[in-house]
Amino acid sequence: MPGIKDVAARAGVSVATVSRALNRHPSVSEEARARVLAAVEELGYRPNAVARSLRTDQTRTLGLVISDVMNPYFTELARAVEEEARALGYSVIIGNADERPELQDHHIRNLVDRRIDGLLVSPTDGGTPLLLDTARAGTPVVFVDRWIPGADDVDVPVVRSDGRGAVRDLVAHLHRLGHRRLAIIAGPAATTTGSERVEAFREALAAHGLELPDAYIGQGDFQAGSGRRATERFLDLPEPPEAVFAADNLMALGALDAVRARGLRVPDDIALAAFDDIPWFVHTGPPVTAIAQPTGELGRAAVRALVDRIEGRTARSVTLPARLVVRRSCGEDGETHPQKRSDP
Amino acid sequence: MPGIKDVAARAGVSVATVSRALNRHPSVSEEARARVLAAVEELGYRPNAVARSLRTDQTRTLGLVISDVMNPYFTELARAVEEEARALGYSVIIGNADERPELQDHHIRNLVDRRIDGLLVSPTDGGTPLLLDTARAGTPVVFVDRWIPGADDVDVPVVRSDGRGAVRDLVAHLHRLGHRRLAIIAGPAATTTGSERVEAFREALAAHGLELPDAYIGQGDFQAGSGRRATERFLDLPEPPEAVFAADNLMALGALDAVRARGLRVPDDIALAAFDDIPWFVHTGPPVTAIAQPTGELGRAAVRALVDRIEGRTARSVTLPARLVVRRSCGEDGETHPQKRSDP
DNA sequence: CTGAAAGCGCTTACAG
DNA sequence: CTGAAAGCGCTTACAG
Repeated sequence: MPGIKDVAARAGVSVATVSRALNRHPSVSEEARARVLAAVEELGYRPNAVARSLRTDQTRTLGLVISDVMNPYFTELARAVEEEARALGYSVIIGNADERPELQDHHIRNLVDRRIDGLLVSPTDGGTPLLLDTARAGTPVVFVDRWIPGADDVDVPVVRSDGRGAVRDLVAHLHRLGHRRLAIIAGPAATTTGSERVEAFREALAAHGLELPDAYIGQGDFQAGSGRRATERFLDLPEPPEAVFAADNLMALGALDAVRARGLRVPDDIALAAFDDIPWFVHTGPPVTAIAQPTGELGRAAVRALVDRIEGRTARSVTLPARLVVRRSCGEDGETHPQKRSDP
Repeated sequence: MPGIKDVAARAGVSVATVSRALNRHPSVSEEARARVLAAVEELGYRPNAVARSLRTDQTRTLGLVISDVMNPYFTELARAVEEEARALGYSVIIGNADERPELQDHHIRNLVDRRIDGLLVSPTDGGTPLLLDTARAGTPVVFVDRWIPGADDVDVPVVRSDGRGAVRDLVAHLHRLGHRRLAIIAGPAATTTGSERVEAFREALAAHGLELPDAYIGQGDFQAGSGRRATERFLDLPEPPEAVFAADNLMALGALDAVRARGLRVPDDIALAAFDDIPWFVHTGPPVTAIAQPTGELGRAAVRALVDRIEGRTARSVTLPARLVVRRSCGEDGETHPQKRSDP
């Protein structure tokens, strides 16, 4: 692979001039520039980004650590992040923490070793001090979706969505359909999204004079298996809930499994709703009512905030509203125009 | 951030000794090693991977360029790739080509500029010479899933699955259920997976004395929209097919949409099967019969082949068989034990 | 406008 | 076993 010296030799100039010509430095004569460009073309020269990074102390690379790539919500987030980063001239390296704190740490360490310019993190449950230490040590960090409460002393903006309003809409929807015994499958209490969604749900219930008994709070971990188990426990209750709200899409899928495995039907035997809307919810039997986050916008806003921090501007936290998307999994609602039921 | 010089100073040794101690070079005294390790610990020193890469001419990074991250098949592939790479001491940077040749080129160029040690590619339709040029220029390249036919002159192993047997099983399954007019929604003819699947289907039909008329070959692009359009065209035919086989999971989803939009039902009105099995197919209404690739194994084998090439060993192409997973979207088959139909 | 030179933070022959 | 020194491929003050 040709280096800058080869180009310089071929163009008959110094490496300094080659570098300047390639970096659009103003003080390069038209002639020199032309000869450099020609030499670059002939040799098929490509600047070595590693060398440049070492010299300039910037890699134009962002790290993104998410808790589960296989979760369509995070996949979409990752995609939006990469697109916006690319538009701003950055690449992104994705680390999949798989909801495991050690793996999250592994990725953070790896990313920092590679001297990424900034870090986007959706922290897992039970994280270690490493993440905050990294932020404290000066690496620009932005939280997306989830965040760590103790982060007030370090400047880490949070880009997330507020589901409070949508949860209220959901509970109103369920209430209108006649459901009174409402349960939730929560995420890990240690994650912000885990605890927040339960609180929003509880408050929304209270507005209708409804309670959220402990037996109606299933403890999940954002994975399908936990949704299934929590639902089985609900169904075993002497008085099972009439509706189940899963705090993420995978647990909703697990719930669907559990209901089916008992030969029961959604929504006839039990209503189901999920936090996080994903394309597949249109195709499940029945289509699932969900709270949709503005995922793409979240990813883009997070990148913009991070790049602001990296490039020395001040970055603010961003909260975007989520919204309820009514489908058929809670029953037919007079408010909507349900599509024809086409499943057998 | 402390550098190697800081560690050397603190440990009272030269930077050479620090480097050796950290890289487990045998000729370092126990005492020196201990002092270095202590200094590293105290300072929280982390070697700069950028500097190391420049010096050693290896980044211990793999590039993975896939055609569509949002496709669960590729998401799973990417996940397996990252896991195996991590196990072998490599990181991976993912580039999402989004089925667009220019974007694929952008990523390849970016990855090469960053001096990744090797490249894993599932090439898009209508690629440019860049990819093969890159391989020719010496960057280790391995194709996964799809490949470029003209690659015989360059040493690019192909890791893929062979769906021929599974397609035969599928056609036998459809035939047994009484379906005779069978159609396919093909991928882009320019992709290997696009053309291969049609050929396998045609051959399997021939074995049952069945034809594959042109009107029963829908032209898709591996995206949901094209599956919907192709299916609409099938349904508009004077004699619509009794079964539709979509060459990937997204087009199958589009087909499902099209069927539902007409108020028809799967499998009663038309049978549906897909290439690529994904977790969601269990939850669609009805669950979709699919050909499952050993996706994880494919990703891991591809990484092993690439790392073999990188580390100077010879790498061979790998072909793994796919298999048919019967669910309910083609009708009930006496051979299987269909689960209770739990949808309304 | 241009070039010689220093330096980014490491690794590694070379000499001792 | 250890250190001084060269060098990876760039960028960028500095001097002209």
